[in-house]
Amino acid sequence: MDDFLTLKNQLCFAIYETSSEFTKLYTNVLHPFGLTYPQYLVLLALWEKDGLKVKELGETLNLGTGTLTPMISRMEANGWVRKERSKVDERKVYIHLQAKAKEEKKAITQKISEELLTCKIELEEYEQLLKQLNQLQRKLRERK
Amino acid sequence: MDDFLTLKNQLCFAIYETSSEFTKLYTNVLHPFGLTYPQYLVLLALWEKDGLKVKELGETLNLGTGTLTPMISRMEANGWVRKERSKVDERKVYIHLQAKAKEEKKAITQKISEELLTCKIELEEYEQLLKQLNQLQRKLRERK
DNA sequence: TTAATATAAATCGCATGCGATTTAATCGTG
DNA sequence: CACGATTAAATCGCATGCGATTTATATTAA
Repeated sequence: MDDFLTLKNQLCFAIYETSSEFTKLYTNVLHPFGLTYPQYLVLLALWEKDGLKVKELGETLNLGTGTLTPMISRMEANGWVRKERSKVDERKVYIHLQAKAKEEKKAITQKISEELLTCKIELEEYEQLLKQLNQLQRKLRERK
Repeated sequence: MDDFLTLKNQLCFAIYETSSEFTKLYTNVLHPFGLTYPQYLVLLALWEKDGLKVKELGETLNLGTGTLTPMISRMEANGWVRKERSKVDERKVYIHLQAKAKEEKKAITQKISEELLTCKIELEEYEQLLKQLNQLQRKLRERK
């Protein structure tokens, strides 16, 4: 059972697949709200701390401007966020939640947790995975 | 510590991030070979069983033809695989490895495992994560 | 003070990933 | 046989994701 070339024994593939499954689950819930999964992650970040700069949002989500700038534009067009270029330093752009994003927060997170409940994930399982994944991430980043 | 709305406490985000880190690591290694990470997954599947149909490859990798068809075309253009439409049933298309994919197998997998070694992931950690992720995947799929 | 650097965001090109539709071929049932 | 249903792949449109470059602004050092 030490066949490390088998697809089903690849940790990278297990994570790739699980990530894809999560995306599908979240997409199911978010689609009626007119949100994508990455856009929901942006909202999660802003619900936690509104008015982040594009750069900070990028650091929080591990995304570059090549991904964020167009995504934020779409979210602005859909009324979720608002961009505001700093008067003091015009290189900086702050992203603020719009009223819609604050109003819908409860409904969105409610639907998400309902859907997650149907998966019957044990708290212990959840926390252990979270811990192990963070440890793995650290190792992936800190190599070299 | 029961703040389930915090980005860093989201299992979905931990998986999303870890998947992205893995992709970066693999991309580092694969880029010199002219391969992307999803293309490498296709090779992994075909090294295990050559001559899969597009449909079977899709089932193996959880990908639809909207993703696979253009990707396979690129891999064909780059000399990794070959498409062969079945004579018996012209709806079916078999994907075969080309010589290059067989010849480079050892070099590619060698480089990948070297890179993974630098992460110092314990065997126990690896196997436990694999098991837990498979269990989680089952739960995500089997809800409803 | 200004010229070189550095920083922040935007832009560009390319490769996924996916839902939905289309096209082509085969199957199944009357 | 024949025609509607099914199946397999291709195609389409849209939204990421990312490396690389460009643009605009601010900082710094001579």
